[in-house]
Amino acid sequence: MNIGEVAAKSGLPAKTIRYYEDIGLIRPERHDNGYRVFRQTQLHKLMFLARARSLGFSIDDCRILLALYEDDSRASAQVKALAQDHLTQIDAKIAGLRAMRDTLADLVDACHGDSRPDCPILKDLAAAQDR
Amino acid sequence: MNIGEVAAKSGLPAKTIRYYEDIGLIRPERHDNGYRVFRQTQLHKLMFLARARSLGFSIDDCRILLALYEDDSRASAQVKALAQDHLTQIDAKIAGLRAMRDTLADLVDACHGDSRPDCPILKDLAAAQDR
DNA sequence: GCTTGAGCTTCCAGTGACTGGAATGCCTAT
DNA sequence: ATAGGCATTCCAGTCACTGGAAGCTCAAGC
Repeated sequence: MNIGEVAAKSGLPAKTIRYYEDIGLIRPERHDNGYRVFRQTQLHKLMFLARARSLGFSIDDCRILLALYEDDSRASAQVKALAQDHLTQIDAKIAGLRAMRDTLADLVDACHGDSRPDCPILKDLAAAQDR
Repeated sequence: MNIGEVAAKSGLPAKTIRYYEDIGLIRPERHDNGYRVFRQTQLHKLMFLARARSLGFSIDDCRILLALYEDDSRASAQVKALAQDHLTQIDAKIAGLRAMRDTLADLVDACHGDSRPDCPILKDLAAAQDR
């Protein structure tokens, strides 16, 4: 398979796949003409990566996950610990965003949003020194 | 005030304040010795920026918000539209993260996390082609 | 055989919003 | 005079791509 085909099958842009090779996540072979050749295992890895990335794992985490995946003697505890850690970080991020969201929603609600200049949103931003 | 003082008062790192000058968000004057001088209005702007950034507004949004803030003839509708837009994006981000979170939490729950290699998390990642 | 167009290659630069670090200069106190 | 703590500039790095330019390869149609 050429890069276009695995791009279509994995859902990853060709650019991203080249980038993944650049940083050593995958190692496709090459045709005589210089084109990358992807076999089934490489495609499989790309799909693994796409899924892991879609779950928000960093590239470094993906590297570790791939290594664990290929290590038959891994302990599932290692994987779980990594995932648990990631989950904790996602929860923290969600909590931060929700706090943001709630404040912002209050401000948006309070703003009448007409042609007059008076605006609680700007007032809040400007009153930052009172916090 | 020198940069250190406004950094302490605004909560922004001095590096960030220099960066904000670089990209034209603020324009502090200079002492003869080359040091930046910050007057009250500049400090005020920095606090405005710090607050807006903490609510997740992008630098470009901040630029617009500052301009609106300084424009006495603004319509609050402009501000509200910007904030509403931002709110929508935050909501989308939260929704995405929650979907991630839920999937990940299920996987973490399903993984026994002991010394055996069998692992539902890796299994899920590897089964990406079935989606 | 020639052309056309799609697909592939590499390499360089840009994204957002900082952040770290080096090299250097200024100010104040001892 | 020296030490330190502050300030300055400039360059490079972060993260995970993404866009674009310049050029090579391949398959199809004439």
